[in-house]
Amino acid sequence: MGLTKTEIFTVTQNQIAAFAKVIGHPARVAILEYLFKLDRCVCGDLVTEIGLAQPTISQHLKELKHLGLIKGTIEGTSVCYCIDKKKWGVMKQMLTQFLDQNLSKNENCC
Amino acid sequence: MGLTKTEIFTVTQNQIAAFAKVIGHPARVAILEYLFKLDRCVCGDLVTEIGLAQPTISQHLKELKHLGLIKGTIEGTSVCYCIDKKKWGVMKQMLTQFLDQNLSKNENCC
DNA sequence: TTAGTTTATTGCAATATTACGATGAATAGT
DNA sequence: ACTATTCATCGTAATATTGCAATAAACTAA
Repeated sequence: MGLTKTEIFTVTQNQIAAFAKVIGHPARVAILEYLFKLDRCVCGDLVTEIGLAQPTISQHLKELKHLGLIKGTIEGTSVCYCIDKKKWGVMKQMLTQFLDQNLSKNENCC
Repeated sequence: MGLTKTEIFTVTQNQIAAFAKVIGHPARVAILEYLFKLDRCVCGDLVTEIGLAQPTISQHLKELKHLGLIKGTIEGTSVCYCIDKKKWGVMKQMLTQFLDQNLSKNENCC
C-alpha cells in the first residue's frame, strides 16, 4: 500500500521515525552539514554546493522546514536558511535517548 | 525518478542516511524498542506485539537484518532475533556525531 | 517598465516503500 | 506420513519519494 499505519504506534515512536526519516536522505544530510559548517544563514549557494537541480534542493529544504529543523528568512530576492537550534535540540534529545537504550544487561544471549 | 543520487555524496553522508532511514519507520522503531526492552532473543511474538501482518513484520526484520542491526538465529521452527550490539554501537556513534554538531558558535544569526 | 535574479510550485516519470494474501520451506510432534 | 507451527518469499496494489524541466512568483536594479 505504501501507507504507514501510524495509528498503531505511540506518538513517540512516530516522532522518532519522522525525525529519522528526514535525515534518511544524503542530500538532506549534506544540507544540514553545510549549514552547520558555515554556522550562519546561507543564502543561495546550496544548489551549487550540493549538486542537485534547484527544484530538488527546494523540495528537500521544504521537508526540513516542515519538520522545523531549519528556518528561512526572506532577504531581498534570496531566502536565507539556517538551523533552528531549538528544534535541533529536541530532535537530538529524542534520537539520543533512542540510541542510548541499554545494551549491556544480558550477555548470555546470541 | 525515485532514485537517490548516492554518487554525489560522501560515504559518510550515505551511511548516516542509511542508518537514519531504517529508523525512519515506526514499526522498526517499535521492533527495536521491544528487542531492547526484553533484552534477549525474541522468538516469534513480534507479530502479535507490533500488530502488523506477519509478512510485513518479516519484511521490516529483513531490512534491519540487512543493515546488520539485528541478527536472527534459527531455533527449531522459530527464528530468534536480537540486537547486534556491536553494529548498534557503530550506528550510535555515527548518528551521535552528526547530532552533536556544534550549535553554539554564532548567536547573532537568525 | 523591463530585464535579471532567486526561490517556489507544478507536473510528470521513474523508482521505492508499505502492507498483505497466498504460498513455500523447514521443523516438531504425533 | 501427516499435521501444525513458524518464518520467508512471491506477487500485487496503493501510496510515497526522488529528481528535473517548465513555469510562476517576488524582488532588484537599471
